[in-house]
Amino acid sequence: MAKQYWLLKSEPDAFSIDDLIKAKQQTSFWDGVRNYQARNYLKAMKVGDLAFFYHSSCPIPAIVGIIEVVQEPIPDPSAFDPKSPYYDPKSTPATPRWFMPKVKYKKKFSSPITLESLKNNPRLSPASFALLKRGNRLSVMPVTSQEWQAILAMID
DNA sequence: GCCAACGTTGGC
DNA sequence: GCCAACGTTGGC
Repeated sequence: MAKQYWLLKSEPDAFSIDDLIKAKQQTSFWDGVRNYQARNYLKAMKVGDLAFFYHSSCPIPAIVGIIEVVQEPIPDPSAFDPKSPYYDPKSTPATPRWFMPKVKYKKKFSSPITLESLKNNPRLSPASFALLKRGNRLSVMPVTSQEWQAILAMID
């Protein structure tokens, strides 16, 4: 299977790319995803896949860097913890419902690729790129290699 | 199994 | 803070 590309959203107030840079070994489990479609994408991730790190719900929504999948998804223990905001009583250790891959920091762009500039890129179509779809709420989405290259080409 | 109400996401 | 989008819940 060829390497695949993804986009992972995070609210920088909760977990930013700088938090990942500061993390031990610059790696972190990508936990807390509680949406089935996003979960299914997570489970499709393979070691070596690359993903854009996207900051959402912040003053300037933007792709801020690149991360790499370094461990395939394992059950997300935050779903088992009644004190966690991500607690889901329907997910148990015996029948886990939610999963998390481990990701590693790869690169931070010197200037972020803003959502505005992504919208203005004629090589990216809202029809194919979920991030640009109106009302999009998906926090994990696939990126085609064409889109990946088109976005990388926006770095000056 | 339908669907209205409700809650959450996320850009603006 | 507003509001559109849309996923989830729960009554029937």
